[in-house]
Amino acid sequence: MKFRTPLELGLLIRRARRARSMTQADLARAAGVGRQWIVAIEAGKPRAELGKTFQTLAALDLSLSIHGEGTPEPPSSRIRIAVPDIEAVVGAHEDPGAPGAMRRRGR
Amino acid sequence: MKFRTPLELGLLIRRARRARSMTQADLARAAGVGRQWIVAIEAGKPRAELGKTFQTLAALDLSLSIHGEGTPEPPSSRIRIAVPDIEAVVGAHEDPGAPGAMRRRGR
DNA sequence: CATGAATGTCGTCGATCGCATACATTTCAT
DNA sequence: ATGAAATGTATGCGATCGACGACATTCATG
Repeated sequence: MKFRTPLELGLLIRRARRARSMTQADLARAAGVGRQWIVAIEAGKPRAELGKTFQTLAALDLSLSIHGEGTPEPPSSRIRIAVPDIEAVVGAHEDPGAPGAMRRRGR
Repeated sequence: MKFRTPLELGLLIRRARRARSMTQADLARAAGVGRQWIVAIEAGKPRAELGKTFQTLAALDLSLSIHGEGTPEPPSSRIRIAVPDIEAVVGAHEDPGAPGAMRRRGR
């Protein structure tokens, strides 16, 4: 059951709660939050606390897992690529004060 | 990759960020949050905003899924069980004013 | 219709957030 | 070692949270 928004999460929580025949008040007590917070999270409130969310999931005996869409090739270790100094290479040949200065990136 | 706490989530986010060779500042910009917020979430801050968390996961091209540990039998539909009135059934036979009154639940 | 349960909403109030900025520390390439 | 980048930490500020309690609404039941 994949999701990417607070609203979807809220709907899943509500579904799970109902599947267990719990009221919002029940879940709130079990999770150690206010009933109003349950109302909010089920409604998809984006600014709800992360911690309470986990508490709530735990109270429902649920856990999360993470999925990469397209898994980018992870650098197999801690490789640092030595970037050639473009300025030094090109600088000697280019017109001094030429427009379009380049920006550097990386370590 | 299952997890149940903000700290675990933070570690996964950090791992994913590094796998993409992004700095905290990069990720912060991509997710539309402050760099300091990235520092906090990676450190497992429990009171971080849920919405920004999703933004960050999206920036990393990640999504979540939910797992029930032991899936409780969900009521197949919207069944409401008609609870017999215990008091009425038992009341006529039990000692009036007997201790241990029962509590009722459900709609 | 009267009752009770569940849910949603409102207002108050102390606590905390997250951003910006600046500074400190760690890490890495040269 | 040196310098630059990455990362962690501190402060100040306005904005928002979440608990609590009180209502309003809806729905099923008697």
